Amino acid sequence: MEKTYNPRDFEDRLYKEWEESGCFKAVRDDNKIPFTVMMPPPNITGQLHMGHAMDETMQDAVIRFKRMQGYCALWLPGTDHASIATEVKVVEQITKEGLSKESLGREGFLKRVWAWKDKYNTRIVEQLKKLGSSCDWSRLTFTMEEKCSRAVREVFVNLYNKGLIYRGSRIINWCPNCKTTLSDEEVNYAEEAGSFWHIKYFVEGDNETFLEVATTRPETMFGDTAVAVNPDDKRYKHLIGKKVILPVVNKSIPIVGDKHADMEFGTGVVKITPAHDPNDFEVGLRHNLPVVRVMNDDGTMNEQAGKYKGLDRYECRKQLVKDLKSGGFLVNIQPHAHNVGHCYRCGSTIEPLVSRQWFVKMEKLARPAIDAVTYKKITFVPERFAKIYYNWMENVKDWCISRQLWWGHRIPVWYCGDCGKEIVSKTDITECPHCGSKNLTQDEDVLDTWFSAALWPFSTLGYPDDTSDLEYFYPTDVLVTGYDIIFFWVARMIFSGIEHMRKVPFRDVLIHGLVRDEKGRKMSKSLGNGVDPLEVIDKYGADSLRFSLLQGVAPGNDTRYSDAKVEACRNFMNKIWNASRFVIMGTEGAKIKPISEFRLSAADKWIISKLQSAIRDVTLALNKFELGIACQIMYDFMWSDFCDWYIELVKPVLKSEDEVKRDGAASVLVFVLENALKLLHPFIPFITDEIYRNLPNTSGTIMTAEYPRYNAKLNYKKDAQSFAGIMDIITAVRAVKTEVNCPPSRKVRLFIHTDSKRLINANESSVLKLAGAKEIKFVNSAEEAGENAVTKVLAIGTVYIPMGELVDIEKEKARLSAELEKVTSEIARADGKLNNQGFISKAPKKLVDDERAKLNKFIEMREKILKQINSLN
RNA sequence: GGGGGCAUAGCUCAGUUGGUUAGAGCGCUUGCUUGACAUGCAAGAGGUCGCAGAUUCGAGUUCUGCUGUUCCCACCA
Repeated sequence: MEKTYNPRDFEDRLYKEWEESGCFKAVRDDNKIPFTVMMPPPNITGQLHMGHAMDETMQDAVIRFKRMQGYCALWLPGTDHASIATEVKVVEQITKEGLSKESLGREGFLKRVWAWKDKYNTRIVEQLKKLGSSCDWSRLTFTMEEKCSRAVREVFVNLYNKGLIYRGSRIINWCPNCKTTLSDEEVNYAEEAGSFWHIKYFVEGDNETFLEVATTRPETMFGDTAVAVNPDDKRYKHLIGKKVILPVVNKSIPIVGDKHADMEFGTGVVKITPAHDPNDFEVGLRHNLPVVRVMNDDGTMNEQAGKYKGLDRYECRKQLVKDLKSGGFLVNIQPHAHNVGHCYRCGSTIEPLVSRQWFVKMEKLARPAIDAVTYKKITFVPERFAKIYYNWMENVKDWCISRQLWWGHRIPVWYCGDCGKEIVSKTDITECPHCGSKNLTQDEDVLDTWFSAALWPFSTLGYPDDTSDLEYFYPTDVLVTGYDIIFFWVARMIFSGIEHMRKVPFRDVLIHGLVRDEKGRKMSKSLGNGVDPLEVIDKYGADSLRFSLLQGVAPGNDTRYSDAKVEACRNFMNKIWNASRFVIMGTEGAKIKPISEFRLSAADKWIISKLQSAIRDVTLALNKFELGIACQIMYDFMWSDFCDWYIELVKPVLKSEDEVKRDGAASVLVFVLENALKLLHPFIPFITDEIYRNLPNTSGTIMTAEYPRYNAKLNYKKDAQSFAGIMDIITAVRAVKTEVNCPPSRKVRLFIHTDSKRLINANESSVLKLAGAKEIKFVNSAEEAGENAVTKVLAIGTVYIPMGELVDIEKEKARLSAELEKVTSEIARADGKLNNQGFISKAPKKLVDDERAKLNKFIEMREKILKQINSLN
């Protein structure tokens, strides 16, 4: 093995080997239990960012864990065509070349998008591989490939036939820049400083009386078809039924009474513009008002705006306000902060308007989807996200699925030019089934990108065919994704899975947070604070990045990325690397045999017990998807227990003359390291496999090795506990040396008053080595240790360390007094507890016993410390 | 308007059925060319776990209220 950890030497090589060996592939095996994870398909809009890196790492960790446990583990990868997002990108690209969608035409434009897709799809796959993702590449799926398109059509037609998809004129969100509708979820609201324009609407035939209307969007005035007041409003009640004259336009519109008008808000008078406001649309329905659209698709005014026709909506507003003012209609302008909707892709201000679109009827689909979570067929991790899900699902409105875009699944509906009927079909048609006409035109629009994404858990496995894969791998086991797409995607997969497969799409939903920058800001292009995972991998290796994205992260919580964190993880990799080098080199020539063939030392039993705890706790944590905790356990075990203690303890043994002892130590070293590597493999697959291959008596890849199982027989609790006493001695001696400024290299003599002579004798060489001592003598009193000895009172006994001229009596007294104080306060605490009748009678017996033992120990220690202080006086 | 999250060491964060003397990384102090590793080793300093109550034998952990901060949903024109 190389002297320093250099991930570039082996990461790519190992990945290639894994891929070629076929161990990523999941093939139905009825002797195994399936475990399925569907990768949330990254958008082909660009390359992967840190958020993806975390998402993929979590999935990879889970799938590798399950694979090692013997499940038939399928992690199915894919990419998403991301209809609007990609289209925006490609339009940007062609605009730079002086081209446009129109100039290229539908075919030409789509050709450009496919080229884009090829480029980014390839890049994304490369990135996933660099990260170490163990997905089944033979199943790589793109949401616009034939397999998915077939599923989309099947679902569309089925929903249509059930009456759950319909076409209707309703208020939708319109992006004037992308020139398409958006679903409610695709609109982001942000508070903006706007204005309230107060405008006089004169009552017809009365030049004195007017209603003062307050509006934030005066330019929609041309579409006003009524003015509403609250029917209970004493100020205006008498005017209901009369008419007002629309200023500038000079059109007569009715005054209606409607509870929508809030008496407390503004002037209490609302202009009603059914074509451009969702609430007004409802009012319009109630009062049978005409719907007048005043804007074109690009946000300019149409012929309804009269002389303002052709102006951009905001330019029109400016001029109109000027005219209202000069006409004497404008009362005043008040500043008003209000929320304005923006397109989630291009940021343009959304225009609500009436349009004829395709919708999915949500009411019937939502109910079973709510039940699935209520009755725990699906569990959110952490649980709190179920609440967010309920809230959305219980208030969901019909889903607008048609988009005026070209990139996406085209709506499978044809309109007959002759009989006028609409035909919905799973396959392309050229002839009207009703009248035989060939005069057919397919709906121009495509489907919302989330429509196909909603089918992902089963479209990828062959739906609508009854495939063997579907039967075996569906429902999937866990979906890993961020909280930002619960509505867009998770919710829609749930109702889709239930509706079309009659089974929930997954059993657990593991939700993670966002990866933010060092300052806690969202990583974004505009801020320029994004960090490219590939660059980090190049610098530190994939394992370091992976570990940094998992360690210390709690499910559902945001986390910060920082180079410092990755560096710390790289140091951990380096630690693992070097410890392994030591094990491999240090055990060369030794006979590595099963540990059961040796008489284990106290240190051996201690580390083996620690390993058992790690196995138990890590497995438990992973089963609960607590990846951060699992990583922390392994970090501590590997660094503190294995490296700092066990390796150091075992060094003298490896140098021993006793061959059996040497072989024993070597075997334990290899045994513990091998198990630790297996436990670490799901998180840091590269380094663990590279080392595993260099260990004695291993073959093949660690990837397919069996995951360690907890073995209670190897958990030597008592031995481990008593060995902790040895560690106490070592720590105490080191501390004393530091306190009295004794160079660590200076060997000291130890006088120990203890009942555990055998234990200490058995571990003498370790104590001498690690404490930096030259001899151990057992004594029965402080006097035997001579003068100028520093005293450490420990649970295992009292240690006297002669320090000669280095000892400052006053300092030693102060030190002992400090220790006395500490022990005294502990005694007070334990005493208080044990004097509490409630504690004695209600707390578990074990706890009470432990507390009593602790108290006795502290009392004993206090006696010894007191005695020592007295002897110094 | 409704609902969450977070508030623990100087900084970034863990702490999941309530139960050892509350932890880690980074930073800080002191000392170490200890034969795997200075990307390291050893010893330390540093916390009234946001505030006020409640439940309990026992609360960082449960409940209520409050303060600060942040996010999501709704969108009164």
